[in-house]
Amino acid sequence: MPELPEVETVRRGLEAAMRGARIVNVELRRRDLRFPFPKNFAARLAGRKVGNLWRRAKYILVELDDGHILVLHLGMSGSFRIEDKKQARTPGSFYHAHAKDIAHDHVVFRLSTGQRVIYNDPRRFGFMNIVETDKLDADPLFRGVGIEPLGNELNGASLARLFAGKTAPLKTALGDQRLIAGLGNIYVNEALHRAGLSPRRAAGSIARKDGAATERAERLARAIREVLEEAIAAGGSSLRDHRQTNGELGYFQHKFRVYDREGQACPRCGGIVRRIVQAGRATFFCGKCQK
DNA sequence: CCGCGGGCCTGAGAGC
DNA sequence: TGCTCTCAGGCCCGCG
Repeated sequence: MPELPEVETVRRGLEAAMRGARIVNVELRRRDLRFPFPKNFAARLAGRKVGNLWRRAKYILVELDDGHILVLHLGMSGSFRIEDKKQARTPGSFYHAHAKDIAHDHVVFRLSTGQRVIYNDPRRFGFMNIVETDKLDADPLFRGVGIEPLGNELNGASLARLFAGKTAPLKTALGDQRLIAGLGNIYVNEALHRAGLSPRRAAGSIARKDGAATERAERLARAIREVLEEAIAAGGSSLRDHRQTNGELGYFQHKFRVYDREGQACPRCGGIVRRIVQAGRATFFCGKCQK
């Protein structure tokens, strides 16, 4: 499901339900997702009060009142939904409409508010962990994660510095989590189109020889920020699995200009959107106006 | 170090 | 209808 806008949408939904609440208990319906749950996972969460919720890259961070952080990753198909028992029994509710999917409800957090926060993940590429708050940045999960694309660190200059000298295609470099955290296949394609840059161009070609920013780097930085902000405002993109925590769909997928639009007209120049494969992933772009 | 391909899972959709 | 094949928003690992 998730790239940065979808994860951010989920974070906001979880924050509304969890912040200030206490975790009464946690039911694990499997011993693993992508990885085994850490030892005593449920017991370590029971009784904890939830503080702030943050996002780093595509991870959701849940602050606990014992100096630890619950780390959540949605993988490709993870989602959370929040419900109380009344909702669960209401015909027409998300729970009812997708009853067959409850086979993939793997974790249930019961909160002091009476609500339940349920993690569903058919493909089980997601995972959860508990780390010490003080050691978060040093944790293997976060050591070496790149800059936040919505923070102040992303601009033409930083983009040029990160990409200078790289021979990898621009598309591949943009999706490299060690450089920029949180961009995935959809928004990389969309940002490149908005910036009018070819995904096949060498990443280093948006930097000057001395590593300074070119006009292309400035354009790309603006495009990344713009597409992410618009997508978050739209509640993310709903392709297969993504829903907001209240069960509602995001609708940014209707705003895609190239992603999954092979053979259709480029909304900017009328050229035909092409599909190629780079580093094993589909790339969509307009060969006419992306240079 | 760098870039690429394969693998992890299940389900949806296309094509026959 | 049902089978088979391909592909999917992420990420890790190993290879050359």
